[in-house]
Amino acid sequence: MKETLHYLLMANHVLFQKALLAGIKDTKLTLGQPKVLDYLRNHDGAVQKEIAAACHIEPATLTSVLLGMENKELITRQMQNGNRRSLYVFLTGKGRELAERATLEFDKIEEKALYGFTDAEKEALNDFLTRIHENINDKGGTTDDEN
Amino acid sequence: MKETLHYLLMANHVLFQKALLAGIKDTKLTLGQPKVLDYLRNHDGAVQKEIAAACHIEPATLTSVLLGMENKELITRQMQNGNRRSLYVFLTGKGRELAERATLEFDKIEEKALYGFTDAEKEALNDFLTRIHENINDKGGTTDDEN
DNA sequence: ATATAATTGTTAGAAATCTAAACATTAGTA
DNA sequence: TACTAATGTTTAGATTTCTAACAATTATAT
Repeated sequence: MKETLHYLLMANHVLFQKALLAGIKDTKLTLGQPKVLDYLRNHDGAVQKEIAAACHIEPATLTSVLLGMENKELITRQMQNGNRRSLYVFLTGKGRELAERATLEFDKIEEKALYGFTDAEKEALNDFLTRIHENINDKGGTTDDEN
Repeated sequence: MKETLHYLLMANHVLFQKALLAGIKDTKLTLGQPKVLDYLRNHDGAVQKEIAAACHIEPATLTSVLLGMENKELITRQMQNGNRRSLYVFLTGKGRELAERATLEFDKIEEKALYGFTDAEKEALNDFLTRIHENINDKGGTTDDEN
């Protein structure tokens, strides 16, 4: 049966997330943490605003997620360069370990998800999803590209 | 820049959801409600277990969402056929109105999301996402360690 | 230098979500 | 019948998420 785009995006995202959590259950990482770890793994020392944008959550949400991660000693937050407004977030050793673990699991699920896909199909899929992303993101007229 | 599948699914789902909420802001519908309304629109009288599965949320979560919807008089819950274990959920007139409104908005965003897609591309996308869904959902046969 | 803007992060309060456990009802079985 | 298992929903407690308002800091303009 043919489903709507919204349904498929939602279902796939949720299933992906659940598979991830099931795969790293032993780490005690909670729902909001893996994506932050995954981002920090390649962007250690990012400021909170940047992390929130990358993880598609609000800064206010990130505040509470980081609090939990700080309590578990996965990250530290530091001021730098005399800038007392921005807080730079760094992985601890333990945090980096779990970040790599999470990334491995992300990759594993991705491989499973794309089982049977040819390289051409994978490319086409990536292209489609990127175009959708741009289409939805387009507020009309403004062509401001960040990053 | 090429993103991971997980990132694209997550980002697209979140953006889709945000676009939807922005489009129906005046209805005061909250985050968890549109998908339930959308499902009930085609499955009026479904039991809660079925709704939860279709919306990819846990039954316990649905309990609280339905409570809010009942308070707003968008749905009613009734027992039927002397079965006092299952609760059947029905849209009220007001609920049906909002359900149709939500569906219109879903369609509108979907159209925007797929702007520039040919029919063949739309079909390919649907095929891809359906296959991913099946792949992730597949618990069977493959290297299952920790069960 | 002082007032005003913009930026960054937090708090507060509500909703959605999860897991685990409890509860109530129904069905299966001895 | 009575015991047991299965089913459908709810409760309890925690995390994630949102928006709106606030606080602190930095940048800009007069």
